Amino acid sequence: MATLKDISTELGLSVATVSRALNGFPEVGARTRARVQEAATRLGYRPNRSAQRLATGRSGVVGMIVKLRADMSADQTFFDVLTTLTAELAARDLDLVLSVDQGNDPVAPYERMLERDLLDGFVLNAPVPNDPRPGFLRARGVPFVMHGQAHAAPDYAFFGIDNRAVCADAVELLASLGHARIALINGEARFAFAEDREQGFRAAMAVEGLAVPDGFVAGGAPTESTGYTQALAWLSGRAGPRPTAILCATTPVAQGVLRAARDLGLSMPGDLSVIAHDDALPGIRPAHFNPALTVTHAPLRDACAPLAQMLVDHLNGAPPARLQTVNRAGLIVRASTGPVPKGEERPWQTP
Amino acid sequence: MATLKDISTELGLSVATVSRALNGFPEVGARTRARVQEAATRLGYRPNRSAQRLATGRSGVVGMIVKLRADMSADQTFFDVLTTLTAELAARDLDLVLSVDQGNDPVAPYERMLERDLLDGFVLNAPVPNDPRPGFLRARGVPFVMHGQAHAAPDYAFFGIDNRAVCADAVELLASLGHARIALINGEARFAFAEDREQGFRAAMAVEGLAVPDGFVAGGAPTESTGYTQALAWLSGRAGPRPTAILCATTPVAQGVLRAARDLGLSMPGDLSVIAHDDALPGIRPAHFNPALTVTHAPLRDACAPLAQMLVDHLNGAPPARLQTVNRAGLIVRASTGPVPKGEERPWQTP
DNA sequence: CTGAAAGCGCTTACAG
DNA sequence: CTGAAAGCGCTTACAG
Repeated sequence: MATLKDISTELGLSVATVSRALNGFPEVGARTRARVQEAATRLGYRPNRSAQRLATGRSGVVGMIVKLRADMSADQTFFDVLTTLTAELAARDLDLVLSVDQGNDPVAPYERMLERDLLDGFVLNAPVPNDPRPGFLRARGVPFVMHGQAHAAPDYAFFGIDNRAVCADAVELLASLGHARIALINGEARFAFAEDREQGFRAAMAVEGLAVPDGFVAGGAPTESTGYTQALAWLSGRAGPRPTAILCATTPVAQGVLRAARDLGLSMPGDLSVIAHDDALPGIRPAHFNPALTVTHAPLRDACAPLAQMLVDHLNGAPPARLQTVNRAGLIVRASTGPVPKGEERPWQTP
Repeated sequence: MATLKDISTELGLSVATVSRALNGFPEVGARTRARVQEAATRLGYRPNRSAQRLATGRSGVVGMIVKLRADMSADQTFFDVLTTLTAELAARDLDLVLSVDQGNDPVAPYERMLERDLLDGFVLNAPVPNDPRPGFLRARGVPFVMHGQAHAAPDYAFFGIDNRAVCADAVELLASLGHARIALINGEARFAFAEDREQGFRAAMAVEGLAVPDGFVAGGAPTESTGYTQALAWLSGRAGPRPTAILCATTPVAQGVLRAARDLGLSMPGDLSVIAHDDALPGIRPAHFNPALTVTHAPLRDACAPLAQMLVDHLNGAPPARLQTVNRAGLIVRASTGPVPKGEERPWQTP
């Protein structure tokens, strides 16, 4: 394995200059830098991470703690994010180490991991409302970035999407099609994103002058069977009014809703409109659902590169409150949404 | 952060002696070692991994490459193994870095990872028959351990279970209950474990003097829907003979089989016996299935500690051919297996 | 724009 | 049984 010294003797330069040239220091002359780079590739130089880390005082390791849940495997999102995030961090010379937690204390596993490993920082996932982790880590001076947003005006680094707008956009579309009885199958209530979406849903309904009957906001694991069970309950009409449109937290949930509607002989979008938020998970093609699914669209893995870069910037001294991005999901209208059935129009459109 | 030097000045010893005491070198006196250990805990000493790695010439990082498959998320095994393995490696001061591969070349991603990262070794998962990876890595002198077994008499380190015995034990149990028409829903044919199980199945059937009709060995993703669909095809009787017993590759597959049997109004084990291999995944309780499921039982995650230890031993110079373990799955008989239905007995038991 | 030198925190022959 | 010393391969003030 070639070292800086190999390059420096090869070129008759000092290791200091070689190091500076390779690390893009501005004071190095253009010709010198070119010679160094040529020699580095020719000799197959790769920096020794351990030496870099020892010299800079960084460990090059960031942690992520995963809460073990029974339905973990049903949650396709975790794997997608994990693998993309690993790659994005690796591209920035950071290793991601995982730790699995089974307990109820939200911060104890972070404490343990800090005691056990030398860490440069954390990636926080699955934020909950008023998440205690940011306060805990800040008190200890440990850098972190959050995937999602757990507080109204965070002073920490995070990347998320506008979850209120996700539901508001969906409601607006459906209301413009005349729908009045719109129901929501949300994510699990304990997560911050689900709270935001419910607020966005209720606010948008209010703006449209539409009521949200009791029971029209449900929640659950983001699975096909959640969608099937809930849709069957609503659409069979046994329990109060039937929605003419259903918003789904994920595309698997929508798959369940579509199956329930088909089982009941409903046509879509004739009898029922369906819309879902689409995380763009690998292997799921909402455009090929039957009918093709209207979605709000925001690939989960698009968060990974920004998160990795924010963490690097944070480690390099950027103030975390500057490292905040909120993306807006796109709206893709397909065949699963259409005009409200005759006779079911929103109040002021009925005669 | 306390360093070796802090301890040495504290005790008036040299850093060399402190290092030896902490690393368990035999030549250190018992009293000295005790004093060093006391001071280390008192000062909260934790070794600097980067310095250790630089001094020893090891990176402390091992790689694992994950093939991205569309049905990945349906495969509950990956997450279970990943998290346990990470923990077991961390306990031995090794970081696991993941790389996701989407291509078809089985060794190219290893080549790329070796070029990009300084790695001490690899963990190989999902072995296929005649897997080319061991040969590739050995030619490059890269240490590795395999989870599973891809060759008949491997000269490399691996941990697996006796997959032939898994099916043989199941067949033996069913044959002893009088079953003659036994079918197998195997794992995906491309994996080595599935090949081994099919061989074990056919060999055991031959030993019992039982025929395996065409179509009685099926395979597929380890999901509930695989089990449901296949069982429905067999049990509806539309396609040739009906099995009186079904072996399932996993417990989710068995769930599908049980559902199909219930949908057809079959009683279990009266009309149908079901047995599965149980990887003991979190959140799945075959003892609580209806009926309680008879299984061969071998927790997948039990492989992780041995794999981590083998890799460490290998890195420390142990000959890999000595680092081989094959566990035998246990047999747990519950309510889903019983005597063959009257009139369906194996040939020499019929009048 | 470049170099000589110190230092990051360990490990490990070599001596005694 | 213990210590002095060199070395792992980088980075980065400090000088010029």
